[in-house]
Amino acid sequence: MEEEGRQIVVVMVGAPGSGKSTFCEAVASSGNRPWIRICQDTINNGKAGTKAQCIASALAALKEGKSIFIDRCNLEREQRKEFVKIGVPGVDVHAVVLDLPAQLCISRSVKRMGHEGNLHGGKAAAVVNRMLQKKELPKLGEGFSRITYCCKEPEVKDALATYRDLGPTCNLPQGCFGQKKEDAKVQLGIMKFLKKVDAQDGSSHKPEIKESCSEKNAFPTTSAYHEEKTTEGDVMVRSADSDTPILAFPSISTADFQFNIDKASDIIVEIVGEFVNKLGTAKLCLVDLTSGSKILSLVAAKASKKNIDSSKFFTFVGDIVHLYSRGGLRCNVIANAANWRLKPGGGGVNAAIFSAAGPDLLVATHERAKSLLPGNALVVPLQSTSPLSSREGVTHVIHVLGPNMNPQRPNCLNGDYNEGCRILRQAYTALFEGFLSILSTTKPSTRDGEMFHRTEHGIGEDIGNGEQRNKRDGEFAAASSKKSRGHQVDAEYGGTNSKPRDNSETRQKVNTKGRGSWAQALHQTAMHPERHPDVVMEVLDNVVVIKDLYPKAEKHILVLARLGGLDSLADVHEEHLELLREMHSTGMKWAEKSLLEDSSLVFRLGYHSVPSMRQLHLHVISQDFNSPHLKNKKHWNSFNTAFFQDSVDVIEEVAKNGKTVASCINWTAPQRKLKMPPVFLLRFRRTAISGRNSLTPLQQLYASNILLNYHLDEAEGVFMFSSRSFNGFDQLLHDEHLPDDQDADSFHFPSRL
DNA sequence: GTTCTAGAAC
DNA sequence: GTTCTAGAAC
Repeated sequence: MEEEGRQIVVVMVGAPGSGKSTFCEAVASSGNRPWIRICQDTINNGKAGTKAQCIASALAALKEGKSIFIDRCNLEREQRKEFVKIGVPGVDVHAVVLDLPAQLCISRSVKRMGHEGNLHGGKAAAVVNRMLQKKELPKLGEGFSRITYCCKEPEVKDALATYRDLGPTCNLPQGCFGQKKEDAKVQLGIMKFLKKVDAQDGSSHKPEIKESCSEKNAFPTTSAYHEEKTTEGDVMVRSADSDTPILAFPSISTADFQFNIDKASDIIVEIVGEFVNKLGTAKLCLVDLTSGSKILSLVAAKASKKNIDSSKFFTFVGDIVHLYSRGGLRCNVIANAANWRLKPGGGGVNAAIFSAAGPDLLVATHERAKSLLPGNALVVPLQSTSPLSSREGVTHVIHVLGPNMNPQRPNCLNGDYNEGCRILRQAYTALFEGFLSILSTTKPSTRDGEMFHRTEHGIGEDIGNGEQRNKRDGEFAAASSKKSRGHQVDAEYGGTNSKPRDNSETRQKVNTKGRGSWAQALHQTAMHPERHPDVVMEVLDNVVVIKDLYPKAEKHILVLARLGGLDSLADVHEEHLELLREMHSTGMKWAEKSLLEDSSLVFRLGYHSVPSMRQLHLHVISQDFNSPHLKNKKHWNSFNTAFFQDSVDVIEEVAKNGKTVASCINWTAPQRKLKMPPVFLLRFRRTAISGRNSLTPLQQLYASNILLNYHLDEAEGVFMFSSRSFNGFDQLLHDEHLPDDQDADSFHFPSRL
């Protein structure tokens, strides 16, 4: 035991709303030690002050023998640096990290209107979002003697108790406590959107680059598709990843079924050789998870020797269920090394694909077949709501069953490689034929496989969901648009105040506002959720939760109001307040559910000012915007300008004014926002910038009218800008175009917006 | 909401 | 030649 307890400086780390102040106050009020809470938001006579004031105040308190809480966000290492320096011999510097999933939910933090930091509504959402994207969790190496990570509520309680109970003569053990989570992601989705997948910051998910054998054989084995061709990589990805149908397939039977790898590689190359000229613009890609994969190098070598066109067939190191999201390779079709029962499980590719595709794949598979014989393949279209579809762009899974050489598994061939090879050939043939059949059904007008462009969406919607879609279209067409035309004239739907729950067939048909049947889809789902089991996630009395059919981010769901006559915010009045609150809390519940799976997500809940589809719906959307469906300026702006109205703001507004602004302003005003230059936020690596001349390229961009407006955020390393055109900013993503923050103060462009 | 197309703009 | 936009169709 030491002679007496040392003073402590506790640097709190957490986003606004994470509970830092509550934590500090609870400990300080215990009185077990003389604590003082230093809060930058209030240090200046109750108003926000500076970091310097905090430090001065901390030093003074230390002299008085007090222990200190530094109550500010401190999310970045740079921001913490000076507080760590306060530590002198006899003073410990600790960090307490409040990293709770629920706190990452922006709408919760902005709900607290009385917060000292004066964060407000949608602006707060942007600030919190920005902060979290820059989050760097503290490490002992920064100079902390103790770090406590709290990812869950009980952990916060424990940490609180630890500090509260700490008497003046006690010390806490040094080291890291609690579980540390990954640092926040950069805006990967934006990078991908701008086709700069490699701009991500060293993601641990990214597979290693496999080069050894491919270089030798001049045959491409890649892990990130854009790296295949270096000089004109951008162009390659652009045309290849969205327009070219690619079948990604694992090596069949060589893993679990223990088929001889040398023989298997011969067969792969042989059958690929037979099909490679029938592919048109499509491509085949052999995928394996491990970079040291023997099968990949064997196949690559043999394919090269056989002069198989390497632009038509290549190998790829990566996870077959994350080819696009982690490797930048978009494959619209993937093959599954299935089991004969066509069921999930068994580990390996089969388990991974069923798990990644979601339960619908099993249903869709078993609708078509209950089992599969060795040497056969089964094409199964994926629902566009499947994560494999929305995240990876996969439209079809082809199940294949190869021969079994593993005595541990049923129906083993007992080393009969004559039969084994025959079945394996048959399996690959069936697989590639299945792929060709998908290609040929994509565009019924073309049979020769020459022009299968636009498959990214074409297959998914036109073929993949053919049945569903026809069913649904028919339904909508019959239920609303066709009949409604007859009724429209005399219906006189005036969009007046609330109407009773509208379940009558006639009313629904009337309320079309002249839009096509597609615009009725949400309304139909809200009124008859039981007819749409493929998208409906939850049905309550007043709201229905559904998946967004074209998610614009990793997580994107809609909470629909079930009340009739409520098409958009324009129809919302005071009597709908309770409904708005229920929609909000339901959305929050689902956001929190997602946060349990991936706590690095950040959510916003809000409404579009002028929605395209009828029926009031709340978007619950994660802020990564990582989705193949986010394609243009309108998509971006609809979630990143004032066109998107935060749910909390809407509720507040309706409570105050009895209606929303949207209900009284000219509807073109919000729509104009969709056409605004998109505003982006970028992190950049400070080390990549050199010298004062680094601004010149920016000035050039400005002069050439590409750059409209930009500024550096108060925190270092963040750059906000807007562009005249959506794609013009590719150029900016190169580090050398971004300014060093030291130069930024003296550098201001006039705003043109 | 999405896709496709033509024509304008670069 | 490519990119962007608006409009039509669904």
